[in-house]
Amino acid sequence: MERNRSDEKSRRKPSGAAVPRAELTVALYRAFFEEWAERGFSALSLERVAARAGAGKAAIYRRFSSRLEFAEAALSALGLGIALPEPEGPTLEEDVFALLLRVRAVLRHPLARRILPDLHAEAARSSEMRAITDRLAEARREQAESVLDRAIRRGELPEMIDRELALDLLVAPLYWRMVVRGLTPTRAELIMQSKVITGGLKASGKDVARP
Amino acid sequence: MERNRSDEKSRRKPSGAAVPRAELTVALYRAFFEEWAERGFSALSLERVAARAGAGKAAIYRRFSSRLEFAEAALSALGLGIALPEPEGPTLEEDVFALLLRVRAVLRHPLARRILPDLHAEAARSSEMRAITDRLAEARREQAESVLDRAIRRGELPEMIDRELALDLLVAPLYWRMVVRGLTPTRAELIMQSKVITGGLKASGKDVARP
DNA sequence: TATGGATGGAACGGTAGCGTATCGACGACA
DNA sequence: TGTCGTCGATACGCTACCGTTCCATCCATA
Repeated sequence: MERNRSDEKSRRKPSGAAVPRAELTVALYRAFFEEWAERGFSALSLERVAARAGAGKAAIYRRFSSRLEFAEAALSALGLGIALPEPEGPTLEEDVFALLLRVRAVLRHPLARRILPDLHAEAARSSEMRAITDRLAEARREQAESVLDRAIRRGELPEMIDRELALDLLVAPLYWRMVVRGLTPTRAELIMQSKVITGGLKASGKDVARP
Repeated sequence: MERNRSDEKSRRKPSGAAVPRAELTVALYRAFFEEWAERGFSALSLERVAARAGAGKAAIYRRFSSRLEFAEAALSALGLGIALPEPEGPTLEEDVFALLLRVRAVLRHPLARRILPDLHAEAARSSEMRAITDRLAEARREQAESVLDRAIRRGELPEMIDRELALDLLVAPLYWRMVVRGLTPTRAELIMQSKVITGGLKASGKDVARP
């Protein structure tokens, strides 16, 4: 309602030194993630973030009205880079392997490894953060879905497969090993994992009756 | 070195009102977990914990020298209850199902669901916390190992199975769904999951050559 | 029954972060 | 070329928590 004051005064578009410096915004994102990884979201201090980015607090409060908004902006700025175009594979197992490779690449970042569990913890506490993570999960989920779709089209998987379960199965073991247990699997281990996951997916088809 | 002052003065064993009240200790543990779930470990305030337990801060500082020691004591006091005697099952799939049921029971507690990811996040940051979680993981791990051992003894699984991967596969999907995604699977869904996991485990045996 | 001795609660100074307000700097627009 | 309007850093009052100190309480022991 307060939006357009052009009735009273003719405002002119911000220009010159009055336009936010994009480079500083990026530096703030970076500092935010580093602080997040070091201290955790709930103990995150905006004052420290500003200091680390070489800026004052005002630079933050001008851009974002709350810590959550800050987090959301930083995450979605990061999210753009993650949505890679998807490669294609000849078999399900190789598609799974390719997917695992990409996930491993993300989880290799020390920051990601520390931030993700903290992010989930925060999501369990606040519904706002839950909404943010849900949007992120959606994007990643689509990548996994396409792997399933192609396998079904090829006839490697039945159509009536339990998609929820299948999607869980695709990423959960790797997430568990890297984020929860803190280990980085080798390429050979990823191949083994692809084999096992593929086996599990195919086994889920035979669910109707058993002698 | 400072231990025995009996040389100088004849000390007498603490008694009467000078012995710590066990009930208060328990109340402190409880309050600690509740605060942990609400605020997160890194933002946890001992002052709030004390207040919630209806005690003063001194009650905490007398018992524990640091926040980590407090956490460790609380966790291990809780850990005793978790190490249930293991049931036996006729087939691998049913053993897996029984295991999943027990895991679900734990992850159903709203506190556990909030605390676990926070615990892992903290473990990624501090080596001391990592040591604590490693000990907890060990206990839980043994339960899963026995499931594998029995399956191998029965001939349902090959001896040369990749144990690391198998152990990951047993709990990761359920952890993912409940803790990360925040959903509670039904009994039927757990059965499906057991089937898929069993299929994956059996598929991991055929790793040598393929036509 | 008198008392030893640690207990538990309250008070204290010190630190850190919050969110706001103030003020000089600065550069594209008119 | 002057001006407008936001930028960004500093300063401020406020709140919350830390870790310690102090003191009255209280019950099994001797």
